[in-house]
Amino acid sequence: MNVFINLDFESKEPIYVQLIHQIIEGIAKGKIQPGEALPSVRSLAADIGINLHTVNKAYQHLKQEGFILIHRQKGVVVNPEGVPEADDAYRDQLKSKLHPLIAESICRKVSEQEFSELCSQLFTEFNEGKGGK
Amino acid sequence: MNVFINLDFESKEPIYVQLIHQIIEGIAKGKIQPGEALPSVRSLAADIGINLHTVNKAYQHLKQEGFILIHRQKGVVVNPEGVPEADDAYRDQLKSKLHPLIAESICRKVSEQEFSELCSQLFTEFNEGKGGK
DNA sequence: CATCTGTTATAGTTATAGTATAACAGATGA
DNA sequence: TCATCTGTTATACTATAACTATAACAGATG
Repeated sequence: MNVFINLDFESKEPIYVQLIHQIIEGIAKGKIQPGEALPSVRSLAADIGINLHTVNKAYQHLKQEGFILIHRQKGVVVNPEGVPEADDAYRDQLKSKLHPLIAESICRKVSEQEFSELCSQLFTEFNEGKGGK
Repeated sequence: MNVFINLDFESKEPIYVQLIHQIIEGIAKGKIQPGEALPSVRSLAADIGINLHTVNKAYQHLKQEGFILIHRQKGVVVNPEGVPEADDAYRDQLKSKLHPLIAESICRKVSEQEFSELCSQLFTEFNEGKGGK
């Protein structure tokens, strides 16, 4: 039941953010199914070799975004209802994150087509995971 | 010659990062042309109401990425040769930035088409700026 | 020679990230 | 009943990043 978490302690990206991303990717690829349990804050922290609070910080964020449910005594579970679908707030947020990426791409003469193909590659990569497992 | 810089001091995004993004966007939209001069670290800092070192940090980063040239006594200029075109390193970096965005989008049932259209909107938005000004 | 440029150095504050313990409260299973 | 698991909360400490505040230096310009 051990988790596919790969952290880069040298990265400038905070550990708890990496954790959030890895878990979201796990859900996106279907490696973790809705309703499935995640390790407790203590066991995951011990497995990875980090502090309990760092894991808790990531879990709290995922909970607030609707990715997981936390039962006080039972533990952590991927939202059985599935992740809340995109709303306008999410789209705005997504847009503001894409904004600087596309600005720089334009400066570097990346065409809209090439950019789109790159996104397509990533989408395919995630969906292959779903079929495979 | 005053610059279209809009900073959000409440944002969790560091000021110098916002500065970097705004200048890159200015170049992407053609508001600042290659060869054109940018304000000195001191004057820009004074205009915005921030410290000289914060501006310098942003300029240094833009210099290292090839967006601007810095002549020790003349000042700062948008790279007359144009911004270095995308290479493999840049594409890898771009991919790793898109990765978590697409993962979350998949979880939230954003289709590849919708995602692609969103990118297309942003591309168009930047290129409109070029025709207009 | 005063004034502009970027650059460098030093120092201080504030906030965030991460760790280290400890304790609490509710549920579970022996 | 009791040890053990769960998440939660509190406190404290270290390290680093972000930002500010001065000050000074070196080279070019008018």
